[in-house]
Amino acid sequence: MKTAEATATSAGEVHAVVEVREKGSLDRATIVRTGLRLLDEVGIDGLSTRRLATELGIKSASLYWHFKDKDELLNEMSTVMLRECLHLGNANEPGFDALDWLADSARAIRSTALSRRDGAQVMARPLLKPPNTKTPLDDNRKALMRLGLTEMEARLAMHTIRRFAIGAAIQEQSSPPVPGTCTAAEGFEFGLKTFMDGLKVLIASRAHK
Amino acid sequence: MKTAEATATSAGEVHAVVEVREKGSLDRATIVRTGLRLLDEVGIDGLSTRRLATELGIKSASLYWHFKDKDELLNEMSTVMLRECLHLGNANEPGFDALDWLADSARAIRSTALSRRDGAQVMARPLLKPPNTKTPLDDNRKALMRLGLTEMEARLAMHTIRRFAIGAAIQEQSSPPVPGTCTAAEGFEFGLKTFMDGLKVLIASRAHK
DNA sequence: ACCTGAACACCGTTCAAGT
DNA sequence: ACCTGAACACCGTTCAAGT
Repeated sequence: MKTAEATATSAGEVHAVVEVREKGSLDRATIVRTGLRLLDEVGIDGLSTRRLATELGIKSASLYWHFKDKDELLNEMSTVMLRECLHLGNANEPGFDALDWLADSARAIRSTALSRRDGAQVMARPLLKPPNTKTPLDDNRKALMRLGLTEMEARLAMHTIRRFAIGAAIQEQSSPPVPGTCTAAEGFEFGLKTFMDGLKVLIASRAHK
Repeated sequence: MKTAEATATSAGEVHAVVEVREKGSLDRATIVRTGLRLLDEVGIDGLSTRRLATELGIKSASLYWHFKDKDELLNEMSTVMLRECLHLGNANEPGFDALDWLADSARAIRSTALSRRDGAQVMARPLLKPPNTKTPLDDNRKALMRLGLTEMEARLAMHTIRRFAIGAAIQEQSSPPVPGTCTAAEGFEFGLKTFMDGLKVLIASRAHK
């Protein structure tokens, strides 16, 4: 006796649980969310507009009413993933340490990227223009500036950290673990610590000026 | 009077200068070289097996005699690009400075990646198993160890530098220049210097142990 | 050993047309 | 406003068959 894993409707097709929805109820957020779920199942190469449309219960042509093209969709997925890993603590909290926050945000970016199949490749894409994530990032940048960094240095430090974390995750997801070396996580921590040490050198040089 | 840019044969098709070659003369190296040239013309999305085959004057099916699949071809292109930027100076030379060499190799990786269209995306791919580049890299790692680093730390430093350079180049090639910030090259130098400063901190801590 | 012909099972995107 | 049908111009890959 076969126990079907499928849903209520008895017949036919096994995989691809199709979403049921009424006419006007499909928006960009739903498409992006479904895209991210599908990414985990099929990977970046399997994530076609046709497959995604099937998953959403529509035809692929319909996607082009919501998005200009596939690139725009992927960029929005990238933006959502970055937003996912910014719930980290705000500069206004009591025991806030800007350097700890910076290192932790690097770890969060890496693990968010690693949390889904080909996640790093998605996060390496450009972000959409207006991330409303502006506010917490602004606060944290100011916290870095209070340590003695210029505005541009603070901006660059955050930028570099993000770049390093995504670069590391890309390599981890695309290459087999390098033989004769430690684990990927340890390698990441080495790079992160070294960068943070360099940043402390810069801060120290600002302090006694 | 039209001045045709085409080659000797008078007629027909304008673009795609097809290579002329006798039967057994096509090898992996030629295919990879042509692939890299074509990459500059059409970008990673335009680089199809069919287009490449046309460029080589063969049918796309023939590529599968030389390579298992497109992935293997792209990985070999990645390996060749990395090899391109390792003619930098060897640890056996007179005025050799291991830290300078490390920073310079980061710059070389970045500029090699930026030197061709979508080059960073290609370099982010896994390398093929046996790069004969082993020898110069080994010497340079030993030079780092002479400064006080353990073998693993030296390996990790080289690894991190490569990761950072490729990560930076990927972002530069896929995102528009960030507004309100300095140039990409300046941003890269900031990250590089900070990392190198951190490395010097580590070396100093080893020195008085 | 090296290459082709022809097919298989797909793609992203457009656009007139439907509701 | 939102979606479909149908087409256009492509893909990567396989495999029997040619030389």
